[in-house]
Amino acid sequence: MRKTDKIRIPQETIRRLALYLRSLRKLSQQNLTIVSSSQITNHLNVTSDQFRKDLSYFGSLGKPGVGYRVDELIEHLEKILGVDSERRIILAGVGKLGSALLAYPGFLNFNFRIVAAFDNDPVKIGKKREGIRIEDISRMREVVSRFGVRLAILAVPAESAQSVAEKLVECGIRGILNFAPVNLDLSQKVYVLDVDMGTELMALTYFSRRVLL
Amino acid sequence: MRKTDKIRIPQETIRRLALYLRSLRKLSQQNLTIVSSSQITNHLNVTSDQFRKDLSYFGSLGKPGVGYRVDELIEHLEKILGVDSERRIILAGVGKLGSALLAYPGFLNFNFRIVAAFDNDPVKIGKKREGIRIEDISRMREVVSRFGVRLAILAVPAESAQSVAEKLVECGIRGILNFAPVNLDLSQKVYVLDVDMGTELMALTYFSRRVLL
DNA sequence: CCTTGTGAAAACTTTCACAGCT
DNA sequence: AGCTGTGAAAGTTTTCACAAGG
Repeated sequence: MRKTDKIRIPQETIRRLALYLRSLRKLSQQNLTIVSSSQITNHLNVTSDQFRKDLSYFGSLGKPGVGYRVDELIEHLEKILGVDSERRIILAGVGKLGSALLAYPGFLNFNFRIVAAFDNDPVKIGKKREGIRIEDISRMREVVSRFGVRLAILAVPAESAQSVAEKLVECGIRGILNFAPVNLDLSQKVYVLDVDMGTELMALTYFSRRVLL
Repeated sequence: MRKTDKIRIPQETIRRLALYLRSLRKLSQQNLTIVSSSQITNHLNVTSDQFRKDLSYFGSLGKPGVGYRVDELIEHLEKILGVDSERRIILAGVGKLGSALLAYPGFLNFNFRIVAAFDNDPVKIGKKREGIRIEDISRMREVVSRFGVRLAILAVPAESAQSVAEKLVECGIRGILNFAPVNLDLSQKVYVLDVDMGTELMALTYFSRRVLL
């Protein structure tokens, strides 16, 4: 099955590709060059069948009877996900959560680099955090086009989330990782991924009680 | 359909219940007492059909031709999710992310209270952050049983995540909200929910490029 | 006439099982 | 003999459409 076919790829498949990538990096560090689907999914909550099915949407990447070349597969997955070269992102909202995200090492590991941070607090503007200058929102458009930024992390308070998100879209942002506990109402051209810790905790409460039964 | 029936409730239904709760709180603030399914899902990416189907797993909570009583439905949902009374949680790892989570206002809104924080850095132990004392891990068991804690937030570095998670389970924790980018290998009795910002960003990269096509 | 609750159909995702390559 | 790739089957979730209640 080729990329060019019009077959819909399950959304969950994409999320799992990122997990496979993490797993492959680990195997690579262990100096393994060829691995099987079960080695890759060994410490993931995914079956090797699922893994092979997921990959099959993108073509034949392994060798029957042998397995997968680690470096080759990493390259392939990075390309599919679009993280094969540096992705520049901006951060909106440099409060406690925003500051923590600025310092989060997990982003750099996957080729993401925060190139600028924005806030509306005059006290913060002009200062640096983690080596990144905090700018006024008025400079957003310029930064986005200069660095070719397509993704943003939104970490402002709930009240201002919608308006800041609109500003992001105006400036050309195409994907938003939203930490504010509100449902953003934006153009269909922008992809929004919500990370809502309150919602997660509620789901966790429910499931953790069920497991016992 | 009654709770007692052995019908499997979709996991996504549970996540959406939390969203409905958020929406209902807002409607309640607007002094609405009776609302329809479409009012509730109006600003959510969920259809009113989906909403009614989701609720149908838990019985008949609305009145045909009329709608739902806001306060009654809020109470119902809180009970289903298990957030109708205060839920005490602990935090493991008071680094930048952990500190930000300590200050996160979204938890209190939904009856979650962080009762203690743990870290292995001797410099931090004994100090207070956001009014919460940072304790040594050795005191975890005592705190968990004294406060009747069942849930934990794990915000330690990837290297120590597995061992700290095991400690949490030992102390009686039944649900873990895991911010470390590793797959935790734990007893089936513990429910783990992963919040992996790196994975999310990669998925976002993929989807935000696709939307354009 | 409006809105809920829900079977039934449709859509989607995962698991199975095995043909085929090394 | 071992492992991949993939149709087909099974399982799950969402959407549809409408009967029944206010």
